Amino acid sequence: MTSTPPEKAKARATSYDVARHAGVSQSAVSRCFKQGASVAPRTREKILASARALNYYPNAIARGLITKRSNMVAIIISNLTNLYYPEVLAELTQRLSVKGIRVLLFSLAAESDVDDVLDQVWRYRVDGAIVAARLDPSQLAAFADRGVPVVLYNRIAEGLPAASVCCDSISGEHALVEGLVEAGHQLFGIIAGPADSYVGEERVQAAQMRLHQLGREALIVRGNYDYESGGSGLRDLMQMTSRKLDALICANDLMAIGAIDCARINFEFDVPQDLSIVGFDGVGPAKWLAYQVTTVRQPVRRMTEAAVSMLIERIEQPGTLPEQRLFAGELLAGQSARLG
Amino acid sequence: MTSTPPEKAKARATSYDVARHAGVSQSAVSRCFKQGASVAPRTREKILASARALNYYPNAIARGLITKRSNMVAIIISNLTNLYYPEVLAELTQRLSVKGIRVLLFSLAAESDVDDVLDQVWRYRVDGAIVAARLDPSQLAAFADRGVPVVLYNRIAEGLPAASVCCDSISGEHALVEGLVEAGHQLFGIIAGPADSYVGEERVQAAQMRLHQLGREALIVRGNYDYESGGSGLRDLMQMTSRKLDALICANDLMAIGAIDCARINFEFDVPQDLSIVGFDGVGPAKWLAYQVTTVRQPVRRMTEAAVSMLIERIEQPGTLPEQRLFAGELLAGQSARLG
DNA sequence: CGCGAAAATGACTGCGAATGCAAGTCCAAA
DNA sequence: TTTGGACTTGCATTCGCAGTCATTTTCGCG
Repeated sequence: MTSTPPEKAKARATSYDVARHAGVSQSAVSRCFKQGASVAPRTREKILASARALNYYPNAIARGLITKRSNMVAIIISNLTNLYYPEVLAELTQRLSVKGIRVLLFSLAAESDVDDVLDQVWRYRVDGAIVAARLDPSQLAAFADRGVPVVLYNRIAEGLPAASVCCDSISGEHALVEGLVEAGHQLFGIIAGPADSYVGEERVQAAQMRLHQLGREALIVRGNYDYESGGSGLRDLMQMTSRKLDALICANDLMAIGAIDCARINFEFDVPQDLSIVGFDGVGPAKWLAYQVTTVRQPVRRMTEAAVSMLIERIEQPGTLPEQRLFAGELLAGQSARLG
Repeated sequence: MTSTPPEKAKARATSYDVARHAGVSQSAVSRCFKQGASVAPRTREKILASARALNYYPNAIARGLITKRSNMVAIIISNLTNLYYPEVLAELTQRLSVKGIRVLLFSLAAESDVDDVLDQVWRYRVDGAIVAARLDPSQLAAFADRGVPVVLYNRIAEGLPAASVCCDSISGEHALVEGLVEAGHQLFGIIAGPADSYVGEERVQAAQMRLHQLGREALIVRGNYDYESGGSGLRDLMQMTSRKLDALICANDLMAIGAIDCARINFEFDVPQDLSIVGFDGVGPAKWLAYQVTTVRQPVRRMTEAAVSMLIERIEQPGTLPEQRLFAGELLAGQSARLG
């Protein structure tokens, strides 16, 4: 007949239940689960024992309501099927987890579907967001209005300033182009990414500009970042000219891989003797023996680390100014291209 | 000097703010955002206008506190770098999103690191969980104790019954083995998955059993589900015997791909003439021209659809009994193996 | 025009934990 | 023993919204 029958508690224990069980006040229980709060060691132990006995876990929802910190961060990612993003997502999730932050995941079917999810982002009162998708100025402004810090990942803000982490596409593409030109390639093909991809456009423009500066021609077609786009892009490029394509610059590794396969298998080219093909990202498959794609590897670990720390800084110090961090990629000279 | 100066509201609007602005009670505002509540059309419009004006979004945290439904589901996934899981994750997220459910993502470094995250799962009061990681009986019991429905993905419960969705490894492997045997292969190698992978063990056992029944020998080594394991596994197998390995059965596609590359490039084998190699999963790269892996494709769309609907059913009707749904895989006869 | 049922609305309380404040406890030094 | 200060502890309130209940309004129909 005591207050704590050992039956299975159907409803989950609250801090009051623990308090009663331990013979203290609810405040004491609360403080027990709060970093650096003032609780006597004896009391703390007693409370923790009761908590264990009752299977008590503080309700993060209730805590969030009063502290106005949900300890959740939204991660908004355009297409998880991109090979590159799963790696990024895993890194981000683990780094945030270490910092005691939970991830509310929003995955978009298309790069520009952000509006559909923002509504939910606002409702869940996330403390911040890491966005690897296209944000237009009004969407960015919405984050600012609500005081929700954002860090853009491999995107930059259009119009407004915003915190962002990027891999330096420009110097990366320049390095690739220079290597290819030095090796004597003359006629270049470029397979771009989809029009709404920021990095894709940047990479292609960087390549085009450098090629132009170095006096080389380039044909260009648009792809969709997937394997198939590599092959179809190559085919399209070859139909655009009667001359011999020397080198192929793809906006990402996956298209480069598709192009390599198509070149070797459908066209029976020797890659890189007949055609040099380069990519961008440095995803896992790019290193596979069959490909060994010459590419620029994004420093994912450093980039995710930066994204997380920038976000946390802005959560803790709301005033922090926008900052863009640009990381150099590492040129991986593989076997898919002849470089000078 | 009215009650709503058009300045930027620093603190986010609450239902009270909207109520005041619209000249109604807070209850009315609340009802406006609740499906099928009784609100007069005129009132609703007025309130929605005020909500828009004040940039009001209902606080899902506060709602969750009172309704005891967070509308969040935990997805616990072991290793996102596995190629197979990103696809699953994207599917799950989008299906849940359509149902108005948010995803709290927990990604594990290793299959058996679940304990580290369960604590957080309890705290966030998720309505349910989809788990693609190893759960031991006590962990499963913890879910049951707390009344949190779980659906296991490609895992089955050890000890206790639990809802689960799986791809039928056994019939899939049997089909592969039978095809290989019919084609006349004699000496088989098997590259298993890591010991803590449920499906990996199941696949390997199924293959072994069928091989045994059909009177074929099999050598076996253990891999780690990654590309490198394919090559090293093949090398190890070849060192285990002086005879000629006919066929190689890999517990997943990624290892099959690694093995194909190693066989072709390092050993200069003709795959499949010299050596047949099969995988399992049907991930994207398995279809690439360079590989065209003979494999069993998991019906990911149907499996994720099932996982989501089973979970929702159990969230809405807590009593629902455990159920195991087993989906047949589709044999994809590629170019990496000679089948009978 | 009036009556009753149905619809719409508002006052109020409680979900579970955090926290400012005041009161209480303990120990060391005077 | 007294006193001051450093810790501990409990009380009461608050966060934003949902849902109950009582009240008011609306509307159909006799």
